[in-house]
Amino acid sequence: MPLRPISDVRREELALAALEVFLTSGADRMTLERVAKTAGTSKGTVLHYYLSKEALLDRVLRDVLRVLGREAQASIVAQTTAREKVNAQIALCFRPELFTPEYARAWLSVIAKCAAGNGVDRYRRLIARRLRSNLQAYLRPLVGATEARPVAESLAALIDGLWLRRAVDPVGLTPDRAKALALTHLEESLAFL
Amino acid sequence: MPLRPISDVRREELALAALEVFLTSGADRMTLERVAKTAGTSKGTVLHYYLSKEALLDRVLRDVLRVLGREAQASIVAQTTAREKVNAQIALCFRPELFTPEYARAWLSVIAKCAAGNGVDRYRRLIARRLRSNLQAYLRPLVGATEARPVAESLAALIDGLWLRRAVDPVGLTPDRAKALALTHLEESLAFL
DNA sequence: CAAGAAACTGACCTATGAGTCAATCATCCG
DNA sequence: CGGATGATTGACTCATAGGTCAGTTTCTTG
Repeated sequence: MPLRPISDVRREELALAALEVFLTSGADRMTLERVAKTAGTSKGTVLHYYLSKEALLDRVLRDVLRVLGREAQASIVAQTTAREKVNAQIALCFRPELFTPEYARAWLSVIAKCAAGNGVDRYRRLIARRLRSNLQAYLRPLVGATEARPVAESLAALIDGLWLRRAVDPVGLTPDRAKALALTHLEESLAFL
Repeated sequence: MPLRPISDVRREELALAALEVFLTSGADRMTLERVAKTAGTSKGTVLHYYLSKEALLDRVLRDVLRVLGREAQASIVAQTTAREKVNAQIALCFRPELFTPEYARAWLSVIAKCAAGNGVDRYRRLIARRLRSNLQAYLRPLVGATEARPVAESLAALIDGLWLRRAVDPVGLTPDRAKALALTHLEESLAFL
């Protein structure tokens, strides 16, 4: 088998370093200098492998989304009933290793960036839409076609709001509590119809 | 009566210009240069009246919060029943002239700023806490002392999430629809107990 | 009116951060 | 071996943005 080209190795190492910086500093403060330092190299090298900071951020976000997508697929497809699928999706959003202040802050920094208009929109849309449309799909058998959309919309907004709070107040909201709030909301929505 | 000192007049004019820039550009892009230009003066003058950009932003946020606080007081105190008070609080959050993409983006930029650690924390806490604790107070007679907190927490998070969505997707969510979603959530929470 | 205080300005300084580039250094292949 | 290709670097430019400052104008007041 052919040895992996150095360029690929480097690109991956740099992406990893960038991810680390991104998670601790957010999208704005993820400077090329810091990424270089974290990777133990120079800014020039970073720009040698990624044409611009945007390209690097792109790669980082793509990686994160890919991983999340895979995990979602794995843990949701395993469920049989629609209700279990919704539950699994919610549980996924609040897994303790994901629902951390660092992740939340990083996520918020991306949202803010794209709300401000600086590129990167696709990712937010991707996350938000996928979350909502997944929920909507799982909810349809439970609440009917007409009610699925508003219920999913509300639940997705609640989840976003809880993430936002997590970003700003690292101690006031545990993963368990956040998950409980989301599940209660779901419960109530289902009971109400 | 004494004429108003020029310094006060200027400070207010500059605060007004700063508010305009803040609402259209967000906290980060509210540069001293732009504020000066908007006010029709020079950067030096801005810094003559406000010791730093942070001081200026401080003033802007303080003004906004004061106005919002006054409006809240006025429109909520007028209500008699607890349920009406909650409704009024929700209506206030989604008033069409407030729940605009511009406001939402500006608000998001502040949240992101303080999540990132750059000063200004007090304001987020102020907004978030006041909203939640107001809701909690109005809800206590409706759902009891033990349930008031989680219900308020959930509703506040939902409202935050809807604002967030408003910031990112200017067309997908009208004020009416957002308000309806929040009211439905409240309805369901009350019905469920 | 004159002098001091306040308003006001623009030139300057500094820091940060993205991106460029020519010059090295390593490696691989003919 | 020896050139070509690619990796790597650090010094450079450019732009932004906050903040400083000395000097000028304008106002106020004795």
